[in-house]
Amino acid sequence: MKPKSVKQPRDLGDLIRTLRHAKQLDQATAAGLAGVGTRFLGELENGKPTVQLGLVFQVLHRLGLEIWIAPRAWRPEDE
Amino acid sequence: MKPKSVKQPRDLGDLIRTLRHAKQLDQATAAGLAGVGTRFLGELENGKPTVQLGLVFQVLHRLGLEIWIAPRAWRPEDE
DNA sequence: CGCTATTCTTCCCGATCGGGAAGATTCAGG
DNA sequence: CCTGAATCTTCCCGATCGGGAAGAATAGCG
Repeated sequence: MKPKSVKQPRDLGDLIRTLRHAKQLDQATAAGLAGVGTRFLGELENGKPTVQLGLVFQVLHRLGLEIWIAPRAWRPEDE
Repeated sequence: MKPKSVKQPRDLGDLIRTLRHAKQLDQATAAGLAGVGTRFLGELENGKPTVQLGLVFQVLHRLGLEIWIAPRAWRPEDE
């Protein structure tokens, strides 16, 4: 998987769901692995904007993902 | 500014505060620009894990930053 | 078309968010 | 010391979060 820019909660949710499917996990299993409730994971995947930041970090981390912050114009090819 | 990996809310807060200082803005002004309350911005900068994701996206966007998600092993030089 | 797996919705409920404003605290100068 | 700027804390309070579980609604597949 290559780095992907996420501009809103919805983009992040799509990305997480896609990766979860790639790993062939259902929400209940993935939520268990990530240490969050199934309802939370579903809401996150659906782009709910009010989910808590800390839990989002937790989910991403356990899915093997990392967050990078870059100037808006930046692209992976730039460096 | 070069891309930076953030592994937890605290890292994100530090990054935002550093950038705000670089722009010579105080919290009240920056919060106004970002469209959030001053208390929220302070909490975000201090790494509060329960802040809402949507507001975080909003702040980053208005500060000219963008979020990228990448596999944990990935480095900017990789691509 | 029918069945099962997966996801979404709803409930209960304690706990907390976030805006806004005022008061407290910190810290660098003069 | 005293002052002023910047940040943090506290308060009020309506609104909502998130866990867990059960039932409803979909989706996918033969």
